[in-house]
Amino acid sequence: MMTAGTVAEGPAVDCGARLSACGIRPTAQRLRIASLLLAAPQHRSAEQILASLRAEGARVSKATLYNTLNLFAARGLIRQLSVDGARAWFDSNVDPHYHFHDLASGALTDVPVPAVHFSRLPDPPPGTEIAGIDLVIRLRKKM
Amino acid sequence: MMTAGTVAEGPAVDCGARLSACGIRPTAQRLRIASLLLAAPQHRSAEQILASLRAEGARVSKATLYNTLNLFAARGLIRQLSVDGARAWFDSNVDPHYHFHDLASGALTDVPVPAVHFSRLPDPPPGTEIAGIDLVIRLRKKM
DNA sequence: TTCCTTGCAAAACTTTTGCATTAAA
DNA sequence: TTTAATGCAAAAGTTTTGCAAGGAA
Repeated sequence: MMTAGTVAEGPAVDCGARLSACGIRPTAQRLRIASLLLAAPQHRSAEQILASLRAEGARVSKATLYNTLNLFAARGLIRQLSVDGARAWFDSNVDPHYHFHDLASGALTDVPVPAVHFSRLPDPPPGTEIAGIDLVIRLRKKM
Repeated sequence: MMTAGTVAEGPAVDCGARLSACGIRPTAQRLRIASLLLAAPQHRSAEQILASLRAEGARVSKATLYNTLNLFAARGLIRQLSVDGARAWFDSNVDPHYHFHDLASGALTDVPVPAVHFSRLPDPPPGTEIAGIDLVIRLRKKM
C-alpha cells in the first residue's frame, strides 16, 4: 500500500541510502518522489506522479518534481521513455527490458529481456557504440 | 535539388496521384509538403519542414502543416516517430525499418530490416496482436 | 556563511483549435 | 453551390526557467 506512512518506514531508509549513493542530497521532496517510484516497478507520467504525491499529502511543486525526475534519470535511478509524442513516461525499472504499448488504452507493459532474442544486430557506425536498445511493441485489438 | 521548381515537375505529378490515391484532395499546400517529404526518405521535425517550405517560397501556415502531417500519417503516407520526448519526427519512409539514434547529435539513421533478426518475440497478450515494432538503437561516442 | 533546493509564476515550446476566409469539386 | 482546406491568432498541454525565500552543511 502506497500511503504517506510508507515514507517514514522501511522503504524510506533504502531511498535515502540510494539517493546518497548517487550523490543526491536526500531532501524531503526527493525522498517522497523516490519512495513513490522505487517502491515497485511502474510507468508514470509527471502529471500522474504529481497527482499521487498530492493525494498522499506531499507538498511538492511542479518545478521540483521535474527537476527531480530529470535528476533521477540523469543518475540512472529511473529511466525516461519515449513511447508517444505527447509526454514523457518515467520507468522506475532501470534493468534492461522492453515494452508493449497498447495503442487503444495507452498502457505500457514490461517485456522481459529473455522474451526477445536478437540473433542479428547491425554494427554501430564507426566511432560509435550501442548505448542502449529501446524496443516498443505496439499492440492493437485482435479482430 | 529541392527547389520550388521541383514542385512543378516530375515529382509533383506523382505526388498528386499519390494523394488522390489516398483519398486526399491535392491542394497546393499539400502538394508542396508531399513533394518535399516524398522526394527522398528523410527524418524531419515539423519545424524543420516548415523552415524548408518557407525557404522554398511556399506559403504554408503552421496549422495547415500540422493538419497535413497528421493527415499524411493517418493515411500511411508518412510515419510519425517517437525517439525523444521533445517533439515528433516524421519519417517519409513507411516501409518497415528501424533506427539508429545518435545521442550526441540527435541524428536519426535508418537500420534496414535485414540488419536485425528477432529469433524470439513475446506472444502479444490475449485479445491483442502486434501492430508494429519500433526499435531504436541509441548510439554514443566510442571511448 | 555558502551552497543547494524549493516554490511560484512566468516563459518557452510544441501542437491543437475556433473561426472567418478562400479554394476546390 | 456546397463542402473542404487554409491562415491567423489564441488556446492547450508539457516542460523549463528566473528569482526570491528557505534549508542543509
